[in-house]
Parts: sequence; structure tokens; C-alpha cells
Amino acid sequence: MTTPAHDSRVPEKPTIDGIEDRWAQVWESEGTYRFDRSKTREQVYSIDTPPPTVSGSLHVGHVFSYTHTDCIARYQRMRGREVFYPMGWDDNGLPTERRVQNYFGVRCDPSLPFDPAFEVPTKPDEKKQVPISRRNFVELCERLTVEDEKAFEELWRRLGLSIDWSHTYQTIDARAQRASQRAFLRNLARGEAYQSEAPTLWDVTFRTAVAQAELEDREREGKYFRIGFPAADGSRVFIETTRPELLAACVALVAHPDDERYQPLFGSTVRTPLFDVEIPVVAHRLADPEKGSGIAMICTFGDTTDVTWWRELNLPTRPIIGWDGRILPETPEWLTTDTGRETYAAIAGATSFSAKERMVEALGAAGYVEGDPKPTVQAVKFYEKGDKPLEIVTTRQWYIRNGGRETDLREQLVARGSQLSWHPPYMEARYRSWVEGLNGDWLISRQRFFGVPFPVWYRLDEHGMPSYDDLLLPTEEQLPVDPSSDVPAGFDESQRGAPGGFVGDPDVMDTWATSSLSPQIAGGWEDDEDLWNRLWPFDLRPQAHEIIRTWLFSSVVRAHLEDDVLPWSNASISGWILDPDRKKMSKSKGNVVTPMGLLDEHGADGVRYWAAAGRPGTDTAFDIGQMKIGRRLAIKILNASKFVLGLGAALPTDLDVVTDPLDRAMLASLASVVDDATAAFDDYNYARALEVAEQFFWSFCDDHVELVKDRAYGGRGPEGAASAKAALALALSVQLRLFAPVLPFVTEEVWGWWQQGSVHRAPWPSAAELAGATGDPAVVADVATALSAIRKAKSDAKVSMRADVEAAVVTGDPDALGRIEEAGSDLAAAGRVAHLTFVPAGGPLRVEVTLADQA
RNA sequence: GGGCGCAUAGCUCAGCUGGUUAGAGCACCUCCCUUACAAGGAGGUGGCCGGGGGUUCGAGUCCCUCUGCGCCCACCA
Repeated sequence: MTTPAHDSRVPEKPTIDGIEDRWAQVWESEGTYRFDRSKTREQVYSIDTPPPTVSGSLHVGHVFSYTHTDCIARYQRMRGREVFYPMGWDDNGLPTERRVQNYFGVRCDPSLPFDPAFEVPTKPDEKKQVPISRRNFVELCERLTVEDEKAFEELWRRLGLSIDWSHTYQTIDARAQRASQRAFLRNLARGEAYQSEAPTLWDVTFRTAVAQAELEDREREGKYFRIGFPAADGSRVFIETTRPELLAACVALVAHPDDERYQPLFGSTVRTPLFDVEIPVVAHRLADPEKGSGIAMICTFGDTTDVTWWRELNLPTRPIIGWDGRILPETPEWLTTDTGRETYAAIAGATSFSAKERMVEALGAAGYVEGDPKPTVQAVKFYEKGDKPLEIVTTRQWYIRNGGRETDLREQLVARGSQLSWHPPYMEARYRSWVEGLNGDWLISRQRFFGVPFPVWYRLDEHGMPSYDDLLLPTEEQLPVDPSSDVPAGFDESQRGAPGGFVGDPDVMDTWATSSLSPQIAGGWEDDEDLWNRLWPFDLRPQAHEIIRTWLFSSVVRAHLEDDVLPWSNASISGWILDPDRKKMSKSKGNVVTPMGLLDEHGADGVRYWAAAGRPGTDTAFDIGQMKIGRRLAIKILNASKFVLGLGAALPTDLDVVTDPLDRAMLASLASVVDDATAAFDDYNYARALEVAEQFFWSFCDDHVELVKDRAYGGRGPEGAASAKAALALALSVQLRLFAPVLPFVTEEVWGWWQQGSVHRAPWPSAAELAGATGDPAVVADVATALSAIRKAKSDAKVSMRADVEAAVVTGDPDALGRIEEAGSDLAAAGRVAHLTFVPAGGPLRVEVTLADQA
């Protein structure tokens, strides 16, 4: 009994145009990728899908990396694992806020009351943004993200991601808020979360604190000014600084303890120019004798080194920069002289830029500046999403311990990184160097609006001042809560802000504080224990390399603290898309070439082919050419399948019908391809799996199919035909399944012509199903070589491949000749050779071709 | 300053644990409308495998070093 032979389901003119929408609909209605939650943990393969930032643009980079994960998901599914493949949307946080501001022309002013009748400006004016209440603002955020998420979903479906669309989440939705708040409360209860009033890196544009992981250095041109500080004996101590505007915040001068030039000064004091504040000269190992004059001024705070000095040397705090990045308007109390107070008045309220100009002018006029300013290029810390240098201001913030201050925890987290299987392995180095280089705990609070609020209220004392040690917390059952509208137990709304009452924490969590819980959110942690136990810990975290320090590390921290485990066993790291000029694909280019446009033009399978050809972790050039090749491969699969099935080929129930040596050799060769592809996929190397399958496929089409064509048509009797057709059908079935993870549409299309069900739920091919074919793969290679030689003779003679050959004499070593002779009649038929003879001889394989007279 | 990665045909890249004359696609040249496919097929041109040392019977493949590029990290007065 065999599968029904060729039937009318094979179309006359097959095409790949338009098959994406058709199959996407079938997969949806059939529930092809629906997660079966009756399966146990051992049967499940769970993926912690990266939630894309929906307020960002749809970019070819998305298509690239999400295709990689989909290939793995499809492979695991065919291997028989029940794949949990959810989709999340990262919609909370600053990117959305910024997009809403620009899109609608509004800005959030938390002091305004909610306006139920608010309507967005008809013409957004970026210069004059309309101030609106926090609730109005959040509603606009939600309105816009819904649109963005639709666009992403449409793209993902069109690309053929095998996601279970019944498992989606948003990082702003109630489930994500509940998980974030619950995890935070547990961190708090265990002492892993704490608040602290401390110098914090601060973005003056967004007016929020920024975490170490969100910093980036940017080169900036600056100038060193050489400034003299009057010493007690009337001499001057010269320092060099790029930030003279901070002079009023100077609390000490510092030099290296071994620096003989300055040793006599340690313990003495100098006075700040113009401000006339007496400050000590101190010693610290971090002072670099090679830099500038070897002695530096310490200000509160110019950079993070200042913070270290300030902390370790117990220096006073004299901040002059406010939350808006401007010099504080009030004259500080430590300035006591008239000149000092006048000088300060001249810079009060100024931006640091103009304050610098005014200070340089004043210092110069008073003769404190020596020489001309020296230009320099310095690396300055920026918030990665900001465009003004960060300042350091002292604020009260929430932190989670991440090993930045404790050796034990840090070592545990480094060890977690070693337990994780990295693909490719060298990516672990980025993790380790980041964790080992941490210099503080994880700052998770942001002074923003569209995020998960801290589930915390503070009791107010009789003067209406919050007591930060007296936290009022919700129970886990109450979550999620918004402390700005919800009321703590035992209070009512009238007590908000009143003496003896309460006040809500105004801050929201950093977006990483939520997305670090993506497996918990997607997997139903504490909300759906039944689901959770079938998934946790996850099998795979796919992500990009630039967020190892943020998303990957913070996720490891949360799982380590909560459950003392790794959140997943594997991490696969994708590279970037590069411009043709080897630069990271820019936003502008990404917008010109829209992902949807690429899919329209090259087909989803074509685009996926390009993506899957990029090695794991490797930055890959954006290459339309590869997409065209992929599209051609898909069309070739369609046509080759049409041919095989058009012969009436059907899957054999017993491999004994495959009697011909060439057929058996081809199947044996395919078996080793299956082994290679399987090993590659097990190693998360979709690119290699594709490569070996593709290589086999082209030679299958060019050589094997051509060789057996005549026999399959019945040219040498029914037994030979049956062997050829059975082998072709089996090879087709195996190859369709090999290609299915990368080219889901065309393989499904062909599968539908002759098989039941979806190829994507069919078993991954195994060498075992080809084990009956105990052929010699060398036969394939040798016969192909001989066929090539005959073709070359025709090509050289500039005649058609159909031209008749009078005689072909094959010479070579006896073993090879024996192998070719086994397929001699196929070779003669494919080459149209009248007399094929074999002459054993030394040396490489040769074929002497005598063409028939051309009529 | 420390670390990671990359450097193979004009272009984009394979080359797994070292083993016969180094591969693919694109591009280029020549030819072929052949009944699966002209959105195709056949054949061909093209490479001191970044430079220099070393290990080995044998190195694109391992070691050292240099150069160039990219990225990550670093306390950037």
C-alpha cells in the first residue's frame, strides 16, 4: 500500500506568489502552532521571545533575528518537542513616551488634572507641545502602541513566524505589571531591593535617573583650562580641567600619594579662585600623575571618579547642578565672600554650557587662567537614548542588588553565565566582562510616566513629610496597584498628601525591570502555575548581542534571586545587519527599505533564506542578492516537486523496491546530509543546516534527476521505473522537511499537494528512515563527474545538451569505473550516448567523447 | 589600557575536530528555447586563503607576532 499517487492537487503552473497569506490563514485556522499545554516539561521546548520595542520602526534587523529564532522553533517542533513560542510587545518606557510626544505634539505634566474631554492637537507642533495630565498621557501611549503592535503582528505573520498568537503580552499590561510588582516586593522582602539617596547619573533632557547599563560613551571636543588655586603661602597650585563651570562645587584637590611634586601639599589647604572657599589637598590612588598637571579638582559631581573620591575621602557635598541641568538658582550657603556670591549670581540658572563660558571669562579677567585652553577629545557619558551629556545629581532611587557591590553575588552571577549554553560560545565573554566590571547596584527607578509604578506608599508625619523608612505595601493579591490612584490599606483617598496620611511613590520602574521578567510574564509565573510548571526554566533566550549587559544579565539576576536558577538553558545571540559599507544598518536606510516591501518583492521564503544564511552571532550584510537566490531556490523546489510528483512518484512502504544502485547511493548520500543538518540544528546553527540541504538539493536536481529521468519514464522496464520513482518520492519528502524550518511557505505548499497535515508538524527526517538504502555515496559523485565530462564535450562543441553522442570511453581506476558502470545505462541515457565503454587505467577519471554527426 | 570577533575569487560568504589539484552564489565570458523549471540549463575565466615567523610528513585550518577593520569593557580630571 502506498500514499495515493499523483493526483490533481499538483497545479499545472505552480507559483510562490501569494502563498504567504494563504498559508498564514490556514496555520491560524488549523492552530498549527498552538501550544498544547497538556504536554509535560520534558516534552516542551520553551522560548523566551524578545519583545520588540514597538515604538521603534519596523526594521530589516527585526526580520533577520526573528527568522533565526523561528528556524530553531520549527526544527524543535518537527523534532517532536511541543514548542512554546509566545510574542511580547515592549511598549512601556521612554521610547513610547518620546514617540507620543512627537506624534501627538503633547508632553506630560503630572501636576495637571485628568481631562476626560481632551482631544489631541490636530497639527502636532514639536516646538509647542501641549501639556497634559499623566492619565491623558498614558492613554495616548496606549492608543499609539496598539497601532504599532498591529503593524508588528502583520509583519510577523507575513514573515511566517510560527508564533502561538494566543500567547501574547505587553510590558505595560496588567499581567506584566503584576509580575513586575510582585517580583519587586519579593526583592524588597528579601533585602535585595532597597532605596538610597545617592549621587546618580542623570539625564537632564528626560529628567530621569539612568542605569549603568544604559550608558554609552561619545567622543566630544573639549578644552583643558589651566587654573591656579591660591595656596596659603601665596603660591598657586595649578590644575587642568574641562569643566571650570563646576568650580563652585569644588570640595578638594587630589593627587597621587606617591607624587613627590604634591606630597608637601597633602594636609594643607588652598582656596578656590573667585569663590574663595577653603578646600583641602588630599591624596588618592586614583589620581593619575600623568594626566594634566597631576593634580585634579574634585567637584560634587563632575564625573563618576568624583563620586568615588567623595565617598572614599568623606568629602562634603556641594552640588550646584539641578535636575534640569542648569546651575541652581539659589546662591549656596558655602559661598561667603561678596566676590564669590557675585560670581555665582552670574552663572545661576545658566546651562552648563553658558556657565562654562562665563566662568572662563571671569577667571581669565581675574588672572587665574594660565595659557591658552588646550583642545582635547574626551569620551563623555551619555544616556544611550539622550543627546546631552549626563550630569550627576543626588536623588533618592530604588536599586536591586546585582553583584555590583558584593563579591559573593557577583561571583555567583558570573558562574550562572558559565552554566548557560551560549550560541556562539564566545558571547559569554561579553557577559563576564560586563558582570566583572560592575561598579554599583542596578538602579531601577525612573522619574517617568509610562511604566510600571512602584507598589509603594510612604507614611506622612505630622508635618506632611514622607518617612522613607515607613513603607506601606500592598499584598500580592492586590497587584497590580498604582499608588498615585490606589490607596494603602487602612487609609482613604482624603488622607493622600495630608499630615499623618500617605503619599504614593511617584516613580516608575525602568523598562528592563519589567522585561527582565519576560519568561515569568509569558509563562504565567504565579498566575498560571499549571502552565508555568510545563515551561520553567525556559529552553532558549534568543537576542541581540548589544543587550547582553541589559536584558540578558538582568533576567539572570531576577531568576537567580527569585528561584536560584538560570532562566533558560540556551542563549542564541544574533548579529546585526550591516549596510553595504559595513556600518550598522542605519535607521534611515531601514526606513527606505521597509521589511514589508522586501517581503512583497522577494517573497517571505526568499527573505528568510537571506536571514538564515547569516551565521549565528555574525554581523551580516544587507544583501538583496541573497534574497533573490532564496526566491529562486523556492521556485526550484516547486518545479522539482512538480516533476517528481508528476511522474506518479509515491512514498514506498518498503525500501526494497529501491533496487537500482544509483537510487540507493543517492538515498545513502541524503542520509548523511540529514545527519549533518540535524547536528547543525542541534548546535543552533541553522545556517549550516540550510547550507548542506541546499547543496544536496542542487546536485539532486542537476544530476540525479537528469540521470534517472529516462528510467523513471519507463525506458528500462517497470522495476527500474519503480525504483527511481520510489527513491525520488522519498528524497523529496526528506528534502521538503529539511527545508521546512527555513522555507516554511514553499515546503508547505508542496507538502499540501500530496501529504496529509502540515509539513511543520511532520517528523524531522532521520537517517533511520533511509537506512534501508545501503548504497555507496561515491557512486553519486563518480557518475556526476562522468556526466559533467560528457556535458563539457557538448558545451565545447557548442551543441545542445540533447545532441547525440556516438561513443563515450570512460577511463580511470577500476573502483571508480565499477561504480559508474553500475549506473551505466542511466548515464548513457542522460548523455544520449550510443556506445558507452569503460577502460581501466591509472590517473584521474576521464571521458573521451565522440559526438554523433549533427544532422 | 583590557577583552572578543573578523580578514579566503571583483562582490557576499562556506571551508566542522589540520590530509588528496581551495568551494558556493552573484558578477563576467561562451553556449543551449531540453516535454519540472528560460524567474531556466550546461560549460568556463578568476584566489602567493592580510604580512611575517613557528609546530608538523603535511596548515586556509594549530601556536606566536605584526597590520587593518568592527564590537564590548574600562575611574573619561
